[in-house]
Amino acid sequence: MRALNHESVVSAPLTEVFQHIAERLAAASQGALTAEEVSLSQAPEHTGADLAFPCFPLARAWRKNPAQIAQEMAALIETDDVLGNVEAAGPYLNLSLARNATAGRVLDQVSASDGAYGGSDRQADQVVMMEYVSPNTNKPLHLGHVRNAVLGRCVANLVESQGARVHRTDIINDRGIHIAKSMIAYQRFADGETPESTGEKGDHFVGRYYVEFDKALYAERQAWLAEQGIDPSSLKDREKKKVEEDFLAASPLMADTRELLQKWEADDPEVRELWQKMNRWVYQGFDATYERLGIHFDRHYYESDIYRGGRELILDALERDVFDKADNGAVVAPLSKHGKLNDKVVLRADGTGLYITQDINLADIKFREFGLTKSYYCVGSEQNYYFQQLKATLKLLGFDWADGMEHLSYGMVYLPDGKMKSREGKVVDADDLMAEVVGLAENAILERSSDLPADDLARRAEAIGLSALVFEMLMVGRETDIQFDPEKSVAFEGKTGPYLQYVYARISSILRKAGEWTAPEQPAVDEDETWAIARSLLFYPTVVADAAESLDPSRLTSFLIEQTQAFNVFYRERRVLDAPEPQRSSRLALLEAFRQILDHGLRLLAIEPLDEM
RNA sequence: GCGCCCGUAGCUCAGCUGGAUAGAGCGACGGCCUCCGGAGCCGUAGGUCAGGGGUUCGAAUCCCUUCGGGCGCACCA
Repeated sequence: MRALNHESVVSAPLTEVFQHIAERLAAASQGALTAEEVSLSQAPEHTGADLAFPCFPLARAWRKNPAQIAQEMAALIETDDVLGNVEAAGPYLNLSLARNATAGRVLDQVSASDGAYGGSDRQADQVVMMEYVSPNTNKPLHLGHVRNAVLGRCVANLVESQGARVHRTDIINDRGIHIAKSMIAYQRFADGETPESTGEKGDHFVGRYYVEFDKALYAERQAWLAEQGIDPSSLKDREKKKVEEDFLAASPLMADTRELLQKWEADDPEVRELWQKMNRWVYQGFDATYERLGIHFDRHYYESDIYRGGRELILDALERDVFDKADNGAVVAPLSKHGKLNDKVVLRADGTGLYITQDINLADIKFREFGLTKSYYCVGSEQNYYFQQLKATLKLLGFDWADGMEHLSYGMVYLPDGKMKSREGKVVDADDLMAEVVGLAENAILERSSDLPADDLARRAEAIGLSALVFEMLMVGRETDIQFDPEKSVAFEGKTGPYLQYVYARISSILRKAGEWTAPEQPAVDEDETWAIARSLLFYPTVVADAAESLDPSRLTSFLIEQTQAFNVFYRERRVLDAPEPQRSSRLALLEAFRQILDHGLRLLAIEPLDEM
């Protein structure tokens, strides 16, 4: 957990608890510190304390060594029903909260919050857009898209939990040379077949033609290289790039593809019809994948609708001399003149649009349409540089709102033999993967209970399998690359989604069996294992706020794992249903509240809590 | 060549903006159900935090440098 200070702490009762302690410490510091300056860290496990105040920063003002300061401060601070104990330990002041009183305050707050405990209104003044997934319409979704979708959704949920108004959108890249490739391949090789005739899912059907195109291009490249007498293995990287450019310029297949794209831009009816037909197939496939993953959008944008507006914006800027014209006629944003980024071509020499052409327009449309204060782009880290260029280009155009754009960058997904490459068919397909993990979950359930009705089995397998997949994507830091081994697939044991679901189910089971009970006036939570649960409740909202502000769900996933681990220790050491009063009702009340934050946290991650599994 | 990122246990990763004895999951080995759900729990083994220098009371964390890897660098998306 992050250091606590007056800014990072969120939600009662932690805000009051912190304020109280900060004032005590400030007073004891004898003017060296104000309450606002107090920063507390988590006390290490072995100390048995909850929070720690390092005395090093006071050494200068006090002209004493930190250990001595700790001693003297400890003597100055009186304990009460918030701060239960203060102890000097070397240069640290270890602070223990008053357990029963604190637990009472937390439980009151959780029940008063009516299911909303964990949220806050810190970002209530924000109107944000989360643009995520944003696939190309020429191939099915793969594991990389799954990471994108799961991350974008979770960050949107997190920000929303802090009171922001959130618009979830998808920009569909339905225009460009990649689409033309699938279309060319379809024209040449399809012989009239359709997803209906082959029984394939639409996106997989179209994706197959994209791969076909690449095969044909590969054959052409081999022939050309042989003809030119070039041995590609003898080339250095830079030379390779040049040779590839030369080849693409010479390739008849590419010439046809470019011609098709120009016809498309010229609204050729035949080309447009094929384009619409193929896109429809793809969308049907995408919808099925999104549905199963539980991804929803408030709004779709289509690149084909907005790239023309982008061209107008660019030509206008060219007239105002904001942009330059290259020798061959391409329009260039002169970023190097204004900063350290390289210049960026924003319109091709032949006048056709690039990806950035529509991105410029879309950004403008989004900010105007929704009055955004923030616009998040959930896009892989390989586009970090592009994104800087986009932002700088918009600033050049005079769009001050570009400051509100933020690249929600995330690490790449690697397979054991390297990066996924969809052109080579070297991908983990999203639909296959979901089917795989759900199947594994089904086996795991059957091992435990074989007499489940078929529809219950299917529902649980879906929830458990997807939770494992989703959690795996969110457990690692956002910027960390993921090494994905399809052989090992995803796990159900250890730090996993099902581990969290299992704790939820265990608690639910206890609460089901508890019958009628009433919450105690003052809970009894003196034992370490029981207090650990109360403490989870106390810190939870601050962790959620931190995850939302850092746009990193792994802050939340690792907290939930730590706290459920603590629950499992409690579960082994302490009994609930046959405990004497007041322990029984105290523990029941804690478990009920703990289940509530677990439910809250799982929903932020978009994992379904299960009463039974 | 230039820019950005990374290198922590056999493997996969945490380590939260410099703090106490560097942690977890998996794998290995050994234990724990007459007891609220064993998808669980406990224990053992395993680390020169890539190497070197520096700043600091204090460095896995900051700076420099070497080595190793990834990504990117105007008409792909």
